[in-house]
Amino acid sequence: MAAWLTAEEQRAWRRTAAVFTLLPAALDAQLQRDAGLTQFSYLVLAMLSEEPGRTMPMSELASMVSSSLSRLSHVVSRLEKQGWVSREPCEGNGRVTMARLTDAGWEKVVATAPGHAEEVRRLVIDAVGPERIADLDAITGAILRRVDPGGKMRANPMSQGC
Amino acid sequence: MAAWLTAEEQRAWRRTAAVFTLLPAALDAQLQRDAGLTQFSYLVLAMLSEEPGRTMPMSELASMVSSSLSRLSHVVSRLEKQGWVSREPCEGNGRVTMARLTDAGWEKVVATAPGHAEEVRRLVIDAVGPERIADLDAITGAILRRVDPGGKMRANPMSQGC
DNA sequence: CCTGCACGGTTGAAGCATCAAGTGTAGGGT
DNA sequence: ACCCTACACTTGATGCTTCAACCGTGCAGG
Repeated sequence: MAAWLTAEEQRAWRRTAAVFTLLPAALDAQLQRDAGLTQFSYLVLAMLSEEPGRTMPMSELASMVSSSLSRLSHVVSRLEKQGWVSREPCEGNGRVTMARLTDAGWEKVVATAPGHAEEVRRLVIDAVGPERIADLDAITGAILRRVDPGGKMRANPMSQGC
Repeated sequence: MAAWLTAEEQRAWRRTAAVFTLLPAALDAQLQRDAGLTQFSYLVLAMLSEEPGRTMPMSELASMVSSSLSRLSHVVSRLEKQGWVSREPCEGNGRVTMARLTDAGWEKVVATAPGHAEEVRRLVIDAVGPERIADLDAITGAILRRVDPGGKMRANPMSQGC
């Protein structure tokens, strides 16, 4: 029988839970309004934009954005229809397909990033304040280690070739 | 032109974003597995269970779980179909409808709560550690004030009658 | 070889969230 | 009395997510 939550713990958890519903909604709203993108689809574009060559295997991309391959596949299909991403087979490895950020996709990211970053700063970074950023980092790191014991901070398994 | 994110800020935000995708997924998975409930539908049941009389106007319930009335209405329809909640008109105020937790719903909450609380403790409370709970509370409070300036901690507008 | 099996990826159906539009009630003005 | 707006919902369509099933490729063992 697990120990129950104390009053202080309960209060902290209630607030935390509220943040977990309201903050994603707020960020999604900003992206939807200004760019017609989901937080998730933006993240996909952003990840590709940071990769040298702006291209990555689907499965690697999936793990970078912490999603199932299925979800990513659907989203990439939509992004492809909008002309921001293209799929191409990987030579020398018939079963991986690469997602590539098109020029139009790059433009989209460039146009969208500043507004989104500003919103993140306003709602999170500045709200927390410079003296507590380290606390935020420590807390989220601690939670991450429980939620994702494998570690999202893994060394990358050197994507050979492609 | 908003100031860009520093390296430390960026690192903290990346981790935070990861937590915001993985933690809800983990909590949802536990509830789905053990009770066949969404985090959101569980929250609805839990809120009703804490109310004296186990009943509340839809709109008040909606604001307690930070959702639109539309979303709540759909969810309550499903919960009603499962026999855990019932809708009834409010006498003396023809336009509010009350959501009531049925006995079966109460049983459901009683059966589900301990497992869920245990998971919250495991993934969040214990991960953060007792000496940092206050930090968690402060940080989430600060973010909440930006995201929801109206304040989720409002004094309740005295639900007259019903 | 070639059989089996795991991996990478796609697809379709079902469930849940969101949005826009609709219903009916309450209350205020004239 | 009458309208007109605001409120408290509900409903239906649309879109995204999840789940299960599927296809083709590579690879290891017999």
